[in-house]
Amino acid sequence: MSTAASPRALEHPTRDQIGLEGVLHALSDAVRLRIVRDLAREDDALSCSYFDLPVTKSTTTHHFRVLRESGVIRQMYQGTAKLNALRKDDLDALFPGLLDTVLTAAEAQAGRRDGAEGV
Amino acid sequence: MSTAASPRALEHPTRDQIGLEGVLHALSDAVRLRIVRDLAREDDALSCSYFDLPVTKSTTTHHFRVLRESGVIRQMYQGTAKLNALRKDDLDALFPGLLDTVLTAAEAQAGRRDGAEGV
DNA sequence: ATGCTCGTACGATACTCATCGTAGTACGGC
DNA sequence: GCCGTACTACGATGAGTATCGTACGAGCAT
Repeated sequence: MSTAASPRALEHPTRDQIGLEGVLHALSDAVRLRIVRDLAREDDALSCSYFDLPVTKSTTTHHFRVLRESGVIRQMYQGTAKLNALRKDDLDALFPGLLDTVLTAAEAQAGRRDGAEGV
Repeated sequence: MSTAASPRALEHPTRDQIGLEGVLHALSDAVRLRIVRDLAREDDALSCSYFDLPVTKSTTTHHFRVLRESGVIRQMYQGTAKLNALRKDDLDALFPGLLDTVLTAAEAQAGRRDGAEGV
């Protein structure tokens, strides 16, 4: 084995290292907001490849990293796939209602946009 | 001379031009979050000079502009002063509960920090 | 082992942004 | 008219970031 210690450890902030500004910044990007919405809708850990994002794989990796380092999601390897899950418990403990409110707001905005253009 | 019509008009987005990503981005900066907290606490329009921010006036102007252009605050001139007010009605209509939840989260985080370091 | 798929690392690039200093404009008071 | 106060505009700068392409590493299936 070797490969120097645990080859695929992922850095996550502890609960008390999560900052509001960082979370808001992580959520202020359209691509990342969409990832979080999907994650919340499925309410389960999803692999990166589940998402059909309008960016390349490199950029996808980048966005997942921002989400992880800000404390919004938790990532763990499972074979070749990497599973992503919302840290809903931590976020709810730190900022009660924030995640739900943002998600509701995102849905509302998506609805407005559909309604405005569509049909 | 003249000063051409209304000399000091300020551009504001209309309610339906306000986007969630922009609002979250505006709130994801510590200086701006503090401005918004003060504005919410006073529940009144405040002049720029009311705030004692750890940045220069140029930078302050910049932050107020970001807040205005994202739709978080409304600004209007009153003599030489410029008054700033939260667009709470618009934000509540678009994203119900968002502003309150973020403000509560900000207070909670500030409380945690005070409690952690200080006496 | 060979190859396939999933995801990472690295380098490059172009853009945004937070910050500042200086110079300027608008308004109100003297 | 003149000056001070309040804020803005402009230019510069350094840091961050969103994006990509290419090359690599880890695990699974055959």
